[in-house]
Amino acid sequence: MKLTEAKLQFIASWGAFGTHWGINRTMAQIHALLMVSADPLTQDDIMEELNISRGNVNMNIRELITWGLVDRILLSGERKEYFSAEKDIWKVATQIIKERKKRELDPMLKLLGTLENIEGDKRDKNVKQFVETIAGIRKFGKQADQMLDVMIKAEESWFLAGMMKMFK
Amino acid sequence: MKLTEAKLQFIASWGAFGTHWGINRTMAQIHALLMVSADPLTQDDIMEELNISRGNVNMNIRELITWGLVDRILLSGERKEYFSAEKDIWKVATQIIKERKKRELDPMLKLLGTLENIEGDKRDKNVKQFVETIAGIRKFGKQADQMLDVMIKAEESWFLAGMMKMFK
DNA sequence: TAAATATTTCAATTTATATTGAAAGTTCAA
DNA sequence: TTGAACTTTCAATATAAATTGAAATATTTA
Repeated sequence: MKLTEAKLQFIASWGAFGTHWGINRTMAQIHALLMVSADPLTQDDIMEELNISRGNVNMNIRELITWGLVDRILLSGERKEYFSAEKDIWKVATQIIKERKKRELDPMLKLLGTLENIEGDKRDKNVKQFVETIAGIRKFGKQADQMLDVMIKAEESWFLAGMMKMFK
Repeated sequence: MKLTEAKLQFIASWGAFGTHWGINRTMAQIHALLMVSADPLTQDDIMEELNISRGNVNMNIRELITWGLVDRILLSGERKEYFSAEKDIWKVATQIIKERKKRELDPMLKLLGTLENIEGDKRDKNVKQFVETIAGIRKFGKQADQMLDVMIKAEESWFLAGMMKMFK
């Protein structure tokens, strides 16, 4: 397989992958393109490679930047902005984890905390089931939260080395 | 807060949560409803509680069943089918992990394996970057894959206990 | 400052996804 | 069998999300 074809395939499947994770297809495709590009690209480069409009590129690039996955790069002597993606997949993963934790897990845990304290007779099986379910999810969520915190802070090597040793 | 209100809030946010994870809102809501219900429910119960159509309930329930998150229950002497959700959140999580691994991670790893072997001069920086990126993602994916396998098999207690001890 | 170049915005449109509801299919008791 | 109770299907419809592209805004350089 040639580079051009492989690149297209990678971009396409990274895009499809993204849609299963609440990330829109184009955003994931731009990310994929930038990850496999040795040099930074301009908006026009991206438009051309992916056949999408300027506005679309602009919006999704900005989103990638707020996710901390893409950097704006200014080359001296150049008028245009260039964009480049973080290529260390561990950094990519921890960045995504950090953001999603903040946006999704933390608020959910907060809500579960309030829901656990409902009024009502604990002998009512529906009250009992509700409280138990919420408590169970909350406990699980807290543990995941802690685990992810460690992961975010951990260095790639020792974390995985330790992890894998533990499970062998 | 009363049970009824808390239930509605939980269902609503579990639904919203689901949409960030590639699960459709209604499916997540039905799942939430069943998780907090002490007794199994019928399709009609679900229709009424969530104000959705029969067809919608039926399709999403079936999907939940194929995900292994909901069971069909037949009560003797009753004509109707009842549905009940797994309430142990660890089982829910491992079930979801198992399914998504099969559907998403495994195929992606397979693809990455083929993409790594592209033709072309390794001194070309674009070829080099492509191969490196793909290899990096693949390595990461394989490690995640192993970790998830362990998690799927692990019992709640020892896994988390060991995990947390390790990180303290 | 003007005008050339580049970026951002956003209403309109397209595309993708979810939902409905009525008809068809199934099951089961009488 | 029959028909009432229940489940499934799926074309039509409604809703939500992504995309376009041209106009507005911003930035640079001559």
